[in-house]
Amino acid sequence: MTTIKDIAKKANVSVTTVSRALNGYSDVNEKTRQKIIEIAKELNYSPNTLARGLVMKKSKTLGMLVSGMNRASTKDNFTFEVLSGVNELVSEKDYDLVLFSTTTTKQREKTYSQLCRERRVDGAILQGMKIDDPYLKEVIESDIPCVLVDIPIESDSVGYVTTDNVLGAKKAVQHLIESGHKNIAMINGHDQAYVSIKRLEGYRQALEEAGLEYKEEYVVNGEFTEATAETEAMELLQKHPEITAIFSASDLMALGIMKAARTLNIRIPEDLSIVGYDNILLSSYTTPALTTIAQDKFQLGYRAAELLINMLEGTVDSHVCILKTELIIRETTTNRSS
Amino acid sequence: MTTIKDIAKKANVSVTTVSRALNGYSDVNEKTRQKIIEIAKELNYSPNTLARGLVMKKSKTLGMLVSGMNRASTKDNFTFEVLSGVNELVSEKDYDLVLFSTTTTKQREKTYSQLCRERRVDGAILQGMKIDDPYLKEVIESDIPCVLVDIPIESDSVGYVTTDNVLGAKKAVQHLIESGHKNIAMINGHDQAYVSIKRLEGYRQALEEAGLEYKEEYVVNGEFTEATAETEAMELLQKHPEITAIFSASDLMALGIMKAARTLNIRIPEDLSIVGYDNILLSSYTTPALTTIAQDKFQLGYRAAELLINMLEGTVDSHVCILKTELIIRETTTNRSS
DNA sequence: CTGAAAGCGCTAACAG
DNA sequence: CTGTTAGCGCTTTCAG
Repeated sequence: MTTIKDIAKKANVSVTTVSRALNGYSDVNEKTRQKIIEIAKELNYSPNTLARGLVMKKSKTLGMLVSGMNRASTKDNFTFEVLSGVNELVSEKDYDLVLFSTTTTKQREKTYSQLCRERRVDGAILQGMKIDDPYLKEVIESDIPCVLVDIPIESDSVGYVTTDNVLGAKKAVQHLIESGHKNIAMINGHDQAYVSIKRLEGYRQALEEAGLEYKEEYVVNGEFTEATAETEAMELLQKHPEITAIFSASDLMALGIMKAARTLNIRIPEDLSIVGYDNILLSSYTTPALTTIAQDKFQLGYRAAELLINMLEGTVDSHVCILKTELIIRETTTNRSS
Repeated sequence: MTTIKDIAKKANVSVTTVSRALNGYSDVNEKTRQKIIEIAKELNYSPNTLARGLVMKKSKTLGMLVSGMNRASTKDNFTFEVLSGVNELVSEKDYDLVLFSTTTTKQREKTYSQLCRERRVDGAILQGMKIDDPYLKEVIESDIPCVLVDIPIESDSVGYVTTDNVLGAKKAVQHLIESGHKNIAMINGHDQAYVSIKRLEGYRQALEEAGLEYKEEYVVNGEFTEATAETEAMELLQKHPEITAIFSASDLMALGIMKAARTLNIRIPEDLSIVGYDNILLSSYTTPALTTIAQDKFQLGYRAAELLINMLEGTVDSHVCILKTELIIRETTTNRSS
C-alpha cells in the first residue's frame, strides 16, 4: 500500500509538499505538483482516510441510524426510499454513509453518542425512531449534529425534516367528507409515533370544521402493521356498522383494512371508502387501487442529508424542512353524494 | 472528547495499561482493570476507531457497493432486502457497514480498489453489477476480499453467493409445460446480467427435455424494467398469437407483461399464463396474483456477509454459496390439460 | 504485571 | 515555494 512517504521519496521532496500538492494547495510549484501527481498515479496511490480523519478530526462520513430495519420491514420500503434519498445527496457531496441499524433494546447497550463517536461520524440522520426511544433524549443532550426524520426536535445541533402531517390527514378526511361521508373512523399507528399524533390532530380538525362530532370509539390503533390493522378494522366494522369510511394512518394498514372488509363481505368503495397514507408502491397495485396521501420519501431522505451537510458546513439558515403532501385519488373512495 | 491518555492520567497508569485493560488482555491486574474501566465509564470514553484502524490496518468495516440504486429502483426492493440481510449479519458480528452506490459511469472515475482502500474497508460486497462493469475486472485483479451477489467469480480473495438460476428457470418452465403449454415465450433481462444467461439456459433445458423446440423469436429482452417488458410483450403477443405462456426473468417485468395483456384484451390465466421470478412483494398483491420463482433475497445478503467475514477471519472452507429457489403457484398459471 | 518508545499515514504550524 | 517538526489516538514490541 503506497503512502505519501513513498511518493515523497520517489519525487525527492518532503511529505508536506506531497500532501499539499495532492490536496490542491496553491503554494506549490506547478512543475512539482505535476511530477507528484504523476508519481502518485504511477504508484497507484490512494489516500488513507483513516489517517486523514484522525488528524483532521472529521471523517466526511455521515451515519444513518434506522430503527427496526429487519426482515419484516422490507414490506413498506419507506426506509429504503429515505435511504436512497440520503445516499443520493451524500454521494453528490462526496461524503460517505455508514449504516447503523438499531432496535429499542440495542439502544440500551450502546448509547447514541458512543455509536457516533466511535465511528467518528460527522453527523447523523435518524429514521424510524419512536417518541420514547432512548436515543432521542441523547440526541438532544449530545452536540453531534443530527437530523431527524419525522420527529420535530430542534436545537443548535439538531434539525428535522418531515411532512405536514396535520394538513395531510386533514386533506384525507376532507376528501371523505366531501364525498358525503359522515361516520368516518380512523385507524391510527401508535402513540409513540409523532406522525400518529399529528395525523389524529388533522383528522379531528377536519371533522370539527365540517361540524361532525369526534367520537373516541371511532379511533383505534393499528400499530402500523397490516395484521393488527386487520384485526382492529374487523372489530370496528362489526361494532359500528354505521361507519362508511376509514382514514388509515398508513397504506400498509389500509391493506389490512381491505382484507377485513373482504372477509366481512363489505364492498369497497360501495359500502366502505378508505384513504391511506404514504403512497407506498403497493397502493397502486391493489384491487381496488388505494386512495392515499402521498409523501415523497426519497425527498425526505435527500433533504435530511442536505440539511445535515449544510449544518456541518455552517451554511444553513433553518434547521427545519417541511415537505408537501398530495392527495391521490384512486379507487377506494367514491362520491356518495352524487 | 476523552482519550486513553486522559484515563491513564486519572488512573495513574500508562496508556499501554489502559489499552490492554480495555481490550481485555489477560496480563493486567484485575484491580487495575476495574479501576480503569470505571474511570473510562465515568469519563464517558469511546474508543476512536479511526486511530485504531490506522495502527491495526483493519477497520472492521465492510463496504457494500450497489450499482444503480436510484429513485426508480426502489420499485423492486431487491437491493433493499439484500441490504437488510447484509446489515443483519454485519451487526451480529459487530462490524460496520458503509454504503457506496455506484453507476457504470462513476466506475470510470474512481476505481474499485481506490474506493475500498480510501475507506479502508476490510472487504466488500457487490450487488447489482453487470457482467461488463469495470469493477468486475478490478475485483479479480485486486486482492481485497470481496463477495459478489449473483455473479459467479471465484478466486483466493473473491467468492459469491447466488441462487441456482438454471434450476429455478427450469422449474418455472416445467410448471408451464406440465400445465399443457407448448408455445412458451420468455422475456429475459439483458445480456449483461449473469442471471439472465443462466435463466435462459434453464428455459432451454426445460424445453429440450420436454421435446419442445426452442424458438429464438420467442425470447426477447425486457431490460428488467416494467416498461420495456410491456412494450416487448405487446409486440411479441401480437406477432405470435399462438403463445399461451410466458416465463419472465423478473416479477417486475411480469407486471409489464400483465399490463400488455390487459391492453390486448388477453385474459390471464385463461388465454395466457405467466410465471415470474424473484417473488417480490408486489407479486402477491396483483390481480391475478403472480405465480413465480421465489428467491430469498434477505438470505442472499446475509450469506454474502457471512461468507465475507469468514473469509476475512480465515475460517472458511468454500467461497461459494448457492441458495435454493422455490416455485410459488398463484393465479397467473392454470392447468390447460385438465 | 506495567511502562517507555516507536510508529500507523496524514496534516498543519512554523521557519526558512 | 519547500522542509522540519510535532502530533492526531491508538496498539505493540521490548524491557523491566
